[in-house]
Amino acid sequence: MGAIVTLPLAENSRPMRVITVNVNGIRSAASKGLFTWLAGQNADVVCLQETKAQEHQLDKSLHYPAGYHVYYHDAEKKGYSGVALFCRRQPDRLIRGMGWPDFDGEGRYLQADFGDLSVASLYLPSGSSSEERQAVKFDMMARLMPQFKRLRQMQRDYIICGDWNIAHRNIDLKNWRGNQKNSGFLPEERAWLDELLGAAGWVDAFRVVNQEAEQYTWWSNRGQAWAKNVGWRIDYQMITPGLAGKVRGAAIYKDQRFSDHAPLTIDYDLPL
Amino acid sequence: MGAIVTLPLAENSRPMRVITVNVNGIRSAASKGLFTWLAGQNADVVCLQETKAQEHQLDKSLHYPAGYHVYYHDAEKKGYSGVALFCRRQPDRLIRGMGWPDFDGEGRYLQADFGDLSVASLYLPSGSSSEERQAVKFDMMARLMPQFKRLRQMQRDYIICGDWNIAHRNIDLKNWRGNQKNSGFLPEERAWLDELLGAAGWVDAFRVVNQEAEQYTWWSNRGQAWAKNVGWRIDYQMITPGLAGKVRGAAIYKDQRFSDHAPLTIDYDLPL
DNA sequence: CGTAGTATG
DNA sequence: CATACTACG
Repeated sequence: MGAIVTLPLAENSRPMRVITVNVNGIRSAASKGLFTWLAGQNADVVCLQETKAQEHQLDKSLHYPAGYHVYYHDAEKKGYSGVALFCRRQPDRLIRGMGWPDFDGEGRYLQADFGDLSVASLYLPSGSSSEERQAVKFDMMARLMPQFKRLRQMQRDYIICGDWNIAHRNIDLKNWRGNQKNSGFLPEERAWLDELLGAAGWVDAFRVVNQEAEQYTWWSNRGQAWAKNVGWRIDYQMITPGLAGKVRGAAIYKDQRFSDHAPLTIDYDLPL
Repeated sequence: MGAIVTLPLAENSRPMRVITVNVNGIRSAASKGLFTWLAGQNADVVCLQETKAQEHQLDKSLHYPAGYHVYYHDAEKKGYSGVALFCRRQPDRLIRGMGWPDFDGEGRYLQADFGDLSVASLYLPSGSSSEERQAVKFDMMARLMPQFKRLRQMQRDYIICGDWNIAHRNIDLKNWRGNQKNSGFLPEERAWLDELLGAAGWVDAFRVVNQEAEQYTWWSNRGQAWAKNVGWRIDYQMITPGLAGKVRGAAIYKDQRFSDHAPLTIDYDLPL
Protein backbone atom coordinates (compact mmCIF):
# COMPACT_ATOMS: atom_id res chain seq x y z
CA MET A 1 0.00 0.00 0.00
CA GLY A 2 1.29 3.44 -0.88
CA ALA A 3 1.82 6.09 1.78
CA ILE A 4 -0.94 8.63 2.09
CA VAL A 5 0.44 12.12 1.95
CA THR A 6 -1.64 14.92 3.42
CA LEU A 7 -0.59 18.44 2.69
CA PRO A 8 -1.08 20.60 5.77
CA LEU A 9 -2.92 23.84 4.98
CA ALA A 10 -0.98 27.01 5.63
CA GLU A 11 -1.84 28.47 9.01
CA ASN A 12 -3.63 31.48 7.54
CA SER A 13 -5.68 29.48 5.09
CA ARG A 14 -7.66 27.50 7.66
CA PRO A 15 -10.99 29.31 7.69
CA MET A 16 -12.27 30.95 10.84
CA ARG A 17 -15.81 29.76 11.56
CA VAL A 18 -18.28 32.03 13.33
CA ILE A 19 -21.76 30.83 14.29
CA THR A 20 -24.56 33.05 15.55
CA VAL A 21 -27.88 31.81 16.90
CA ASN A 22 -30.74 33.18 18.93
CA VAL A 23 -31.39 30.22 21.24
CA ASN A 24 -34.70 31.40 22.74
CA GLY A 25 -33.67 30.02 26.12
CA ILE A 26 -30.29 28.33 26.30
CA ARG A 27 -31.65 25.63 28.60
CA SER A 28 -34.41 24.84 26.15
CA ALA A 29 -32.01 24.83 23.19
CA ALA A 30 -29.63 22.60 25.15
CA SER A 31 -32.43 20.11 25.74
CA LYS A 32 -32.98 20.02 21.98
CA GLY A 33 -29.38 19.14 21.22
CA LEU A 34 -27.74 22.51 20.53
CA PHE A 35 -24.55 21.63 22.36
CA THR A 36 -24.27 18.22 20.74
CA TRP A 37 -24.56 19.89 17.36
CA LEU A 38 -22.08 22.61 18.27
CA ALA A 39 -19.51 20.03 19.34
CA GLY A 40 -19.37 18.82 15.74
CA GLN A 41 -19.17 22.26 14.14
CA ASN A 42 -15.60 23.16 15.04
CA ALA A 43 -16.56 26.82 15.36
CA ASP A 44 -13.96 29.37 16.44
CA VAL A 45 -16.53 31.74 17.89
CA VAL A 46 -20.18 31.10 18.77
CA CYS A 47 -22.44 34.08 19.42
CA LEU A 48 -25.68 33.42 21.31
CA GLN A 49 -28.68 35.64 21.95
CA GLU A 50 -31.71 35.28 24.21
CA THR A 51 -30.08 32.93 26.66
CA LYS A 52 -32.94 33.73 29.08
CA ALA A 53 -30.93 32.60 32.07
CA GLN A 54 -28.60 33.96 34.67
CA GLU A 55 -25.22 32.34 34.85
CA HIS A 56 -25.82 30.83 38.30
CA GLN A 57 -28.75 28.87 36.82
CA LEU A 58 -26.54 27.10 34.29
CA ASP A 59 -24.69 23.78 34.48
CA LYS A 60 -20.92 23.83 34.27
CA SER A 61 -20.98 20.48 32.49
CA LEU A 62 -23.65 21.38 29.93
CA HIS A 63 -23.54 25.10 29.22
CA TYR A 64 -19.73 25.54 29.21
CA PRO A 65 -18.64 23.48 26.19
CA ALA A 66 -15.21 21.92 26.44
CA GLY A 67 -12.48 23.68 24.49
CA TYR A 68 -14.08 27.11 24.71
CA HIS A 69 -13.70 30.21 26.78
CA VAL A 70 -17.29 30.92 27.73
CA TYR A 71 -18.72 34.33 28.56
CA TYR A 72 -22.32 35.12 29.49
CA HIS A 73 -23.73 38.62 29.74
CA ASP A 74 -27.12 38.33 31.42
CA ALA A 75 -30.08 40.64 31.81
CA GLU A 76 -30.88 41.76 35.33
CA LYS A 77 -34.44 40.51 34.91
CA LYS A 78 -34.68 36.74 35.33
CA GLY A 79 -35.51 34.65 32.28
CA TYR A 80 -35.10 37.61 29.95
CA SER A 81 -32.78 38.43 27.02
CA GLY A 82 -29.05 37.82 27.59
CA VAL A 83 -26.16 37.17 25.18
CA ALA A 84 -23.09 34.92 25.26
CA LEU A 85 -19.83 34.16 23.47
CA PHE A 86 -17.97 30.87 23.20
CA CYS A 87 -14.39 31.50 22.04
CA ARG A 88 -11.91 28.79 21.06
CA ARG A 89 -9.04 31.23 21.52
CA GLN A 90 -8.88 33.29 24.68
CA PRO A 91 -9.80 36.90 23.89
CA ASP A 92 -7.31 39.66 24.68
CA ARG A 93 -10.17 41.73 25.97
CA LEU A 94 -13.87 41.36 26.73
CA ILE A 95 -16.32 44.25 26.55
CA ARG A 96 -19.68 43.89 28.28
CA GLY A 97 -22.34 46.25 27.01
CA MET A 98 -22.23 49.63 25.36
CA GLY A 99 -21.87 51.70 28.50
CA TRP A 100 -25.60 52.50 28.50
CA PRO A 101 -27.23 51.27 31.72
CA ASP A 102 -30.67 50.70 30.21
CA PHE A 103 -29.28 48.69 27.28
CA ASP A 104 -26.60 46.90 29.27
CA GLY A 105 -29.01 45.88 32.05
CA GLU A 106 -30.90 43.89 29.43
CA GLY A 107 -27.81 41.87 28.43
CA ARG A 108 -27.70 42.83 24.76
CA TYR A 109 -24.04 43.27 23.74
CA LEU A 110 -20.88 41.29 24.41
CA GLN A 111 -17.64 41.78 22.48
CA ALA A 112 -14.41 39.77 22.39
CA ASP A 113 -11.19 41.18 20.94
CA PHE A 114 -8.54 38.98 19.31
CA GLY A 115 -5.59 41.03 18.03
CA ASP A 116 -7.06 43.50 15.57
CA LEU A 117 -10.30 41.54 15.17
CA SER A 118 -13.40 41.97 17.32
CA VAL A 119 -16.36 39.59 17.35
CA ALA A 120 -19.58 40.60 19.12
CA SER A 121 -22.93 39.10 20.04
CA LEU A 122 -25.76 41.63 19.71
CA TYR A 123 -29.44 41.30 20.54
CA LEU A 124 -31.46 44.24 19.35
CA PRO A 125 -34.76 44.77 21.18
CA SER A 126 -37.93 43.42 19.65
CA GLY A 127 -40.69 45.93 19.06
CA SER A 128 -43.46 43.45 18.49
CA SER A 129 -44.92 43.31 21.99
CA SER A 130 -45.94 46.96 22.39
CA GLU A 131 -45.61 50.55 21.20
CA GLU A 132 -43.36 51.21 24.18
CA ARG A 133 -40.93 48.45 23.20
CA GLN A 134 -40.92 49.68 19.60
CA ALA A 135 -39.96 53.12 20.96
CA VAL A 136 -37.14 51.47 22.94
CA LYS A 137 -36.01 49.69 19.77
CA PHE A 138 -35.97 52.94 17.79
CA ASP A 139 -34.06 54.62 20.61
CA MET A 140 -31.45 51.85 20.66
CA MET A 141 -31.13 51.99 16.89
CA ALA A 142 -30.58 55.75 17.05
CA ARG A 143 -27.86 55.35 19.65
CA LEU A 144 -26.22 52.38 17.94
CA MET A 145 -25.82 53.99 14.51
CA PRO A 146 -23.17 56.57 15.57
CA GLN A 147 -21.51 53.81 17.55
CA PHE A 148 -21.25 51.56 14.50
CA LYS A 149 -19.98 54.51 12.44
CA ARG A 150 -17.34 55.14 15.06
CA LEU A 151 -16.20 51.51 15.00
CA ARG A 152 -15.63 51.85 11.24
CA GLN A 153 -13.02 54.52 11.95
CA MET A 154 -11.04 52.16 14.17
CA GLN A 155 -8.08 50.34 12.71
CA ARG A 156 -9.80 47.05 13.46
CA ASP A 157 -11.94 44.39 11.83
CA TYR A 158 -15.37 43.76 13.34
CA ILE A 159 -17.87 40.92 13.06
CA ILE A 160 -21.08 41.93 14.79
CA CYS A 161 -23.27 38.88 15.01
CA GLY A 162 -26.75 38.66 16.29
CA ASP A 163 -30.48 38.96 16.16
CA TRP A 164 -31.01 42.40 14.68
CA ASN A 165 -34.80 41.98 14.65
CA ILE A 166 -35.05 43.66 11.24
CA ALA A 167 -35.48 42.10 7.81
CA HIS A 168 -33.65 44.27 5.32
CA ARG A 169 -35.29 43.87 1.92
CA ASN A 170 -38.39 42.30 0.38
CA ILE A 171 -36.28 39.25 -0.43
CA ASP A 172 -35.55 38.79 3.27
CA LEU A 173 -39.03 37.73 4.37
CA LYS A 174 -41.85 35.72 2.85
CA ASN A 175 -44.71 38.19 3.19
CA TRP A 176 -43.05 41.55 2.70
CA ARG A 177 -46.27 43.12 1.46
CA GLY A 178 -48.31 42.24 4.53
CA ASN A 179 -45.57 43.13 6.99
CA GLN A 180 -44.78 46.72 6.02
CA LYS A 181 -46.62 47.99 9.09
CA ASN A 182 -45.23 45.32 11.42
CA SER A 183 -42.25 45.69 13.70
CA GLY A 184 -39.21 44.16 12.05
CA PHE A 185 -40.04 45.42 8.57
CA LEU A 186 -41.04 49.02 9.19
CA PRO A 187 -39.74 51.58 6.64
CA GLU A 188 -37.72 53.31 9.40
CA GLU A 189 -36.12 50.00 10.39
CA ARG A 190 -35.26 49.10 6.81
CA ALA A 191 -33.85 52.60 6.25
CA TRP A 192 -31.66 52.12 9.30
CA LEU A 193 -30.18 48.95 7.81
CA ASP A 194 -29.84 50.78 4.48
CA GLU A 195 -27.76 53.39 6.25
CA LEU A 196 -25.69 50.81 8.16
CA LEU A 197 -24.96 48.89 4.96
CA GLY A 198 -24.63 52.04 2.83
CA ALA A 199 -23.31 55.29 4.22
CA ALA A 200 -21.91 53.64 7.36
CA GLY A 201 -20.02 51.18 5.21
CA TRP A 202 -20.84 47.87 6.90
CA VAL A 203 -21.35 44.65 4.98
CA ASP A 204 -23.95 41.92 5.39
CA ALA A 205 -21.59 38.93 5.27
CA PHE A 206 -24.27 36.43 4.25
CA ARG A 207 -25.18 38.43 1.13
CA VAL A 208 -21.53 38.51 0.01
CA VAL A 209 -21.86 34.88 -1.01
CA ASN A 210 -25.61 34.26 -1.19
CA GLN A 211 -28.15 36.41 -3.04
CA GLU A 212 -30.98 33.91 -3.08
CA ALA A 213 -34.52 34.47 -1.80
CA GLU A 214 -36.08 32.55 1.09
CA GLN A 215 -32.88 32.49 3.14
CA TYR A 216 -34.65 32.88 6.45
CA THR A 217 -33.28 32.59 9.97
CA TRP A 218 -36.49 33.01 11.98
CA TRP A 219 -40.00 31.55 11.83
CA SER A 220 -42.89 32.45 14.11
CA ASN A 221 -44.01 29.70 16.44
CA ARG A 222 -47.63 30.43 15.60
CA GLY A 223 -49.49 28.54 12.94
CA GLN A 224 -47.49 26.56 10.38
CA ALA A 225 -44.81 29.19 9.77
CA TRP A 226 -41.91 26.73 9.99
CA ALA A 227 -43.64 23.98 7.99
CA LYS A 228 -44.61 26.47 5.28
CA ASN A 229 -41.27 28.30 5.44
CA VAL A 230 -42.97 31.60 6.21
CA GLY A 231 -39.81 33.12 7.64
CA TRP A 232 -37.70 36.24 8.08
CA ARG A 233 -33.97 36.84 7.74
CA ILE A 234 -33.29 38.91 10.84
CA ASP A 235 -30.04 37.31 12.08
CA TYR A 236 -26.88 38.71 10.53
CA GLN A 237 -23.15 38.82 10.72
CA MET A 238 -22.36 42.46 9.96
CA ILE A 239 -18.71 43.00 9.06
CA THR A 240 -16.32 45.81 8.30
CA PRO A 241 -15.46 46.09 4.57
CA GLY A 242 -11.94 44.74 4.93
CA LEU A 243 -13.46 41.36 5.75
CA ALA A 244 -15.88 41.28 2.83
CA GLY A 245 -13.39 39.66 0.49
CA LYS A 246 -12.67 37.00 3.06
CA VAL A 247 -16.14 35.53 3.33
CA ARG A 248 -15.66 32.02 2.06
CA GLY A 249 -19.05 30.49 2.73
CA ALA A 250 -22.33 30.95 4.59
CA ALA A 251 -24.96 28.50 5.75
CA ILE A 252 -28.24 28.49 7.64
CA TYR A 253 -28.72 25.25 9.55
CA LYS A 254 -32.27 23.91 9.42
CA ASP A 255 -31.85 20.15 9.85
CA GLN A 256 -32.55 20.38 13.55
CA ARG A 257 -34.66 22.90 15.43
CA PHE A 258 -33.08 24.28 18.58
CA SER A 259 -35.25 27.40 18.80
CA ASP A 260 -37.45 29.62 16.65
CA HIS A 261 -34.22 30.89 15.01
CA ALA A 262 -31.77 28.87 12.91
CA PRO A 263 -28.00 29.08 13.41
CA LEU A 264 -26.12 31.17 10.84
CA THR A 265 -22.59 29.95 10.10
CA ILE A 266 -20.02 31.99 8.18
CA ASP A 267 -16.48 30.92 7.32
CA TYR A 268 -13.86 33.62 6.89
CA ASP A 269 -10.41 33.38 5.31
CA LEU A 270 -8.72 34.62 8.43
CA PRO A 271 -6.01 33.11 10.63
CA LEU A 272 -7.33 33.69 14.17
CA MET B 1 -85.16 -18.90 20.54
CA GLY B 2 -86.64 -18.36 23.96
CA ALA B 3 -87.58 -14.90 25.19
CA ILE B 4 -85.07 -13.25 27.47
CA VAL B 5 -86.73 -12.01 30.61
CA THR B 6 -85.05 -9.28 32.58
CA LEU B 7 -86.38 -8.49 36.00
CA PRO B 8 -86.34 -4.73 36.54
CA LEU B 9 -84.86 -3.79 39.89
CA ALA B 10 -87.20 -2.04 42.26
CA GLU B 11 -86.79 1.72 42.09
CA ASN B 12 -85.28 2.03 45.54
CA SER B 13 -82.81 -0.79 45.11
CA ARG B 14 -80.77 0.77 42.29
CA PRO B 15 -77.72 2.09 44.07
CA MET B 16 -76.95 5.78 44.03
CA ARG B 17 -73.38 6.31 42.89
CA VAL B 18 -71.39 9.29 44.15
CA ILE B 19 -67.87 10.02 42.88
CA THR B 20 -65.51 12.58 44.36
CA VAL B 21 -62.19 13.63 42.85
CA ASN B 22 -59.72 16.44 43.24
CA VAL B 23 -58.93 17.11 39.58
CA ASN B 24 -55.93 19.44 40.09
CA GLY B 25 -57.08 21.56 37.16
CA ILE B 26 -60.21 20.43 35.37
CA ARG B 27 -58.73 21.31 31.99
CA SER B 28 -55.67 19.21 32.71
CA ALA B 29 -57.77 16.29 33.99
CA ALA B 30 -60.02 16.59 30.93
CA SER B 31 -56.98 16.31 28.66
CA LYS B 32 -56.10 13.09 30.46
CA GLY B 33 -59.49 11.50 29.83
CA LEU B 34 -61.46 12.29 32.99
CA PHE B 35 -64.67 13.01 31.09
CA THR B 36 -64.35 9.93 28.91
CA TRP B 37 -63.96 7.83 32.04
CA LEU B 38 -66.86 9.58 33.80
CA ALA B 39 -69.16 8.89 30.85
CA GLY B 40 -68.83 5.20 31.56
CA GLN B 41 -69.32 5.43 35.33
CA ASN B 42 -73.05 6.12 35.44
CA ALA B 43 -72.59 8.31 38.51
CA ASP B 44 -75.58 10.10 40.01
CA VAL B 45 -73.48 12.85 41.53
CA VAL B 46 -69.88 13.82 40.79
CA CYS B 47 -68.07 16.14 43.21
CA LEU B 48 -64.97 17.90 41.94
CA GLN B 49 -62.35 19.93 43.76
CA GLU B 50 -59.51 22.14 42.53
CA THR B 51 -61.05 22.91 39.18
CA LYS B 52 -58.52 25.79 38.88
CA ALA B 53 -60.64 27.54 36.30
CA GLN B 54 -63.35 30.13 36.04
CA GLU B 55 -66.50 29.04 34.30
CA HIS B 56 -66.03 31.39 31.34
CA GLN B 57 -62.74 29.58 30.57
CA LEU B 58 -64.47 26.22 30.13
CA ASP B 59 -65.87 24.55 27.01
CA LYS B 60 -69.59 23.85 26.90
CA SER B 61 -68.93 20.73 24.88
CA LEU B 62 -66.19 19.31 27.09
CA HIS B 63 -66.72 20.45 30.67
CA TYR B 64 -70.52 20.12 30.79
CA PRO B 65 -71.06 16.36 30.43
CA ALA B 66 -74.28 15.35 28.71
CA GLY B 67 -77.04 14.11 31.00
CA TYR B 68 -75.91 16.19 34.00
CA HIS B 69 -76.88 19.40 35.64
CA VAL B 70 -73.52 21.08 36.03
CA TYR B 71 -72.60 23.64 38.68
CA TYR B 72 -69.24 25.32 39.15
CA HIS B 73 -68.31 27.41 42.16
CA ASP B 74 -65.09 29.20 41.32
CA ALA B 75 -62.49 31.07 43.34
CA GLU B 76 -62.17 34.77 42.63
CA LYS B 77 -58.46 34.29 41.99
CA LYS B 78 -57.77 32.88 38.52
CA GLY B 79 -56.39 29.36 38.28
CA TYR B 80 -56.98 28.70 41.97
CA SER B 81 -59.11 26.24 43.96
CA GLY B 82 -62.77 25.91 42.88
CA VAL B 83 -65.33 23.12 43.32
CA ALA B 84 -68.08 21.68 41.11
CA LEU B 85 -71.04 19.31 41.12
CA PHE B 86 -72.41 17.23 38.26
CA CYS B 87 -75.94 16.03 39.12
CA ARG B 88 -77.94 13.54 37.11
CA ARG B 89 -81.13 14.70 38.81
CA GLN B 90 -81.83 18.40 39.04
CA PRO B 91 -81.33 19.59 42.62
CA ASP B 92 -84.21 21.23 44.46
CA ARG B 93 -81.76 23.76 45.80
CA LEU B 94 -78.14 24.74 45.37
CA ILE B 95 -76.06 26.32 48.12
CA ARG B 96 -72.85 28.12 47.20
CA GLY B 97 -70.42 28.52 50.05
CA MET B 98 -70.82 28.69 53.80
CA GLY B 99 -71.71 32.36 54.04
CA TRP B 100 -68.13 33.27 54.97
CA PRO B 101 -66.67 35.70 52.44
CA ASP B 102 -63.03 34.59 52.89
CA PHE B 103 -63.90 30.89 52.50
CA ASP B 104 -66.50 31.39 49.79
CA GLY B 105 -64.24 33.64 47.69
CA GLU B 106 -61.88 30.68 47.38
CA GLY B 107 -64.59 28.41 45.91
CA ARG B 108 -64.50 25.67 48.54
CA TYR B 109 -68.07 24.48 49.18
CA LEU B 110 -70.99 23.69 46.92
CA GLN B 111 -74.09 21.79 48.09
CA ALA B 112 -77.00 20.30 46.15
CA ASP B 113 -80.24 19.27 47.87
CA PHE B 114 -82.42 16.43 46.60
CA GLY B 115 -85.49 15.90 48.80
CA ASP B 116 -84.11 15.15 52.27
CA LEU B 117 -80.64 14.33 50.98
CA SER B 118 -77.83 16.83 50.50
CA VAL B 119 -74.61 16.14 48.61
CA ALA B 120 -71.72 18.60 48.85
CA SER B 121 -68.30 19.14 47.31
CA LEU B 122 -65.81 20.48 49.85
CA TYR B 123 -62.20 21.55 49.40
CA LEU B 124 -60.45 22.20 52.69
CA PRO B 125 -57.44 24.53 52.49
CA SER B 126 -54.00 22.99 52.27
CA GLY B 127 -51.52 24.08 54.92
CA SER B 128 -48.42 22.79 53.22
CA SER B 129 -47.30 25.95 51.47
CA SER B 130 -46.78 28.20 54.51
CA GLU B 131 -47.44 28.84 58.18
CA GLU B 132 -50.04 31.42 57.14
CA ARG B 133 -51.98 28.90 55.08
CA GLN B 134 -51.83 26.38 57.93
CA ALA B 135 -53.34 29.06 60.17
CA VAL B 136 -56.10 29.58 57.59
CA LYS B 137 -56.69 25.83 57.52
CA PHE B 138 -56.97 25.67 61.33
CA ASP B 139 -59.32 28.66 61.28
CA MET B 140 -61.55 27.01 58.66
CA MET B 141 -61.55 23.76 60.61
CA ALA B 142 -62.60 25.62 63.77
CA ARG B 143 -65.46 27.30 61.95
CA LEU B 144 -66.55 24.16 60.12
CA MET B 145 -66.86 21.91 63.18
CA PRO B 146 -69.90 23.70 64.71
CA GLN B 147 -71.37 23.86 61.22
CA PHE B 148 -71.06 20.09 60.75
CA LYS B 149 -72.50 19.54 64.24
CA ARG B 150 -75.43 21.76 63.29
CA LEU B 151 -76.08 19.79 60.10
CA ARG B 152 -76.34 16.64 62.21
CA GLN B 153 -79.33 18.15 64.01
CA MET B 154 -81.19 18.68 60.72
CA GLN B 155 -83.75 16.12 59.68
CA ARG B 156 -81.70 15.42 56.55
CA ASP B 157 -79.09 13.03 55.21
CA TYR B 158 -75.75 14.51 54.15
CA ILE B 159 -72.90 13.26 52.00
CA ILE B 160 -70.01 15.70 52.23
CA CYS B 161 -67.49 14.74 49.62
CA GLY B 162 -64.13 16.21 49.04
CA ASP B 163 -60.49 16.78 49.62
CA TRP B 164 -60.24 17.24 53.37
CA ASN B 165 -56.46 17.54 53.27
CA ILE B 166 -56.11 15.42 56.44
CA ALA B 167 -55.18 11.77 56.78
CA HIS B 168 -57.04 10.39 59.77
CA ARG B 169 -55.07 7.49 61.20
CA ASN B 170 -51.67 5.84 60.82
CA ILE B 171 -53.28 3.39 58.41
CA ASP B 172 -54.27 6.27 56.14
CA LEU B 173 -50.79 7.20 54.92
CA LYS B 174 -47.61 5.33 54.12
CA ASN B 175 -45.13 7.21 56.28
CA TRP B 176 -47.15 8.16 59.33
CA ARG B 177 -44.06 8.28 61.52
CA GLY B 178 -42.23 10.81 59.38
CA ASN B 179 -45.27 12.98 58.77
CA GLN B 180 -46.42 13.75 62.30
CA LYS B 181 -45.04 17.28 62.01
CA ASN B 182 -46.28 17.83 58.48
CA SER B 183 -49.47 19.55 57.46
CA GLY B 184 -52.14 16.96 56.73
CA PHE B 185 -51.16 14.67 59.60
CA LEU B 186 -50.69 17.06 62.51
CA PRO B 187 -52.08 15.92 65.87
CA GLU B 188 -54.56 18.84 65.88
CA GLU B 189 -55.79 17.88 62.42
CA ARG B 190 -56.21 14.23 63.34
CA ALA B 191 -57.99 15.22 66.56
CA TRP B 192 -60.36 17.33 64.51
CA LEU B 193 -61.29 14.31 62.38
CA ASP B 194 -61.55 12.26 65.58
CA GLU B 195 -64.11 14.74 66.83
CA LEU B 196 -65.98 14.87 63.52
CA LEU B 197 -66.19 11.07 63.37
CA GLY B 198 -66.72 10.70 67.13
CA ALA B 199 -68.57 13.29 69.16
CA ALA B 200 -70.02 15.00 66.11
CA GLY B 201 -71.37 11.69 64.89
CA TRP B 202 -70.30 11.69 61.25
CA VAL B 203 -69.23 8.54 59.42
CA ASP B 204 -66.33 7.95 57.02
CA ALA B 205 -68.26 6.09 54.33
CA PHE B 206 -65.20 4.37 52.85
CA ARG B 207 -64.29 2.76 56.18
CA VAL B 208 -67.81 1.33 56.55
CA VAL B 209 -66.91 -1.25 53.94
CA ASN B 210 -63.12 -1.18 53.75
CA GLN B 211 -60.68 -1.38 56.70
CA GLU B 212 -57.57 -2.21 54.72
CA ALA B 213 -54.29 -0.34 54.82
CA GLU B 214 -52.75 1.45 51.82
CA GLN B 215 -56.08 2.75 50.56
CA TYR B 216 -54.69 6.06 49.39
CA THR B 217 -56.33 8.76 47.33
CA TRP B 218 -53.41 11.16 46.90
CA TRP B 219 -49.74 10.82 45.96
CA SER B 220 -47.20 13.64 45.81
CA ASN B 221 -45.96 14.51 42.35
CA ARG B 222 -42.43 14.67 43.67
CA GLY B 223 -40.10 11.73 43.46
CA GLN B 224 -41.57 8.29 42.84
CA ALA B 225 -44.50 8.60 45.23
CA TRP B 226 -47.06 7.20 42.80
CA ALA B 227 -44.81 4.41 41.52
CA LYS B 228 -43.91 3.39 45.08
CA ASN B 229 -47.47 3.93 46.35
CA VAL B 230 -46.29 6.41 48.96
CA GLY B 231 -49.75 7.93 49.36
CA TRP B 232 -52.25 9.51 51.70
CA ARG B 233 -55.99 8.96 52.14
CA ILE B 234 -57.21 12.54 52.38
CA ASP B 235 -60.33 12.40 50.16
CA TYR B 236 -63.48 11.28 51.92
CA GLN B 237 -67.20 10.98 51.67
CA MET B 238 -68.38 11.95 55.15
CA ILE B 239 -71.97 10.92 55.81
CA THR B 240 -74.63 11.27 58.47
CA PRO B 241 -75.18 8.07 60.49
CA GLY B 242 -78.51 7.25 58.89
CA LEU B 243 -76.65 6.54 55.66
CA ALA B 244 -73.97 4.32 57.18
CA GLY B 245 -76.02 1.16 56.77
CA LYS B 246 -76.63 2.01 53.13
CA VAL B 247 -73.03 2.02 51.96
CA ARG B 248 -72.94 -0.84 49.52
CA GLY B 249 -69.47 -0.50 48.10
CA ALA B 250 -66.45 1.78 47.80
CA ALA B 251 -63.64 1.98 45.27
CA ILE B 252 -60.57 4.07 44.56
CA TYR B 253 -59.85 4.24 40.83
CA LYS B 254 -56.16 3.97 39.98
CA ASP B 255 -56.14 2.49 36.48
CA GLN B 256 -55.81 5.90 34.90
CA ARG B 257 -54.23 9.05 36.31
CA PHE B 258 -56.25 12.20 35.84
CA SER B 259 -54.53 14.18 38.60
CA ASP B 260 -52.44 13.70 41.72
CA HIS B 261 -55.64 12.43 43.42
CA ALA B 262 -57.60 9.29 42.52
CA PRO B 263 -61.41 9.31 42.20
CA LEU B 264 -63.29 7.82 45.16
CA THR B 265 -66.57 6.11 44.23
CA ILE B 266 -69.19 5.05 46.76
CA ASP B 267 -72.48 3.31 46.03
CA TYR B 268 -75.39 3.86 48.40
CA ASP B 269 -78.60 1.89 48.74
CA LEU B 270 -80.71 4.97 48.19
CA PRO B 271 -83.40 5.73 45.62
CA LEU B 272 -82.51 9.29 44.50
C1' DC C 1 -43.18 17.99 40.34
C1' DG C 2 -47.16 19.81 38.09
C1' DT C 3 -51.18 23.03 37.03
C1' DA C 4 -52.08 27.22 36.66
C1' DG C 5 -51.13 32.68 35.63
C1' DT C 6 -48.26 36.37 33.59
C1' DA C 7 -44.59 38.75 30.74
C1' DT C 8 -42.20 38.72 26.67
C1' DG C 9 -41.23 37.77 22.12
C1' DC D 1 -47.20 29.47 20.32
C1' DA D 2 -43.09 28.86 23.14
C1' DT D 3 -39.66 29.95 27.02
C1' DA D 4 -39.31 31.77 30.81
C1' DC D 5 -40.95 33.32 36.14
C1' DT D 6 -44.19 33.09 39.93
C1' DA D 7 -47.95 31.15 43.08
C1' DC D 8 -49.72 27.32 45.04
C1' DG D 9 -50.08 22.80 46.39
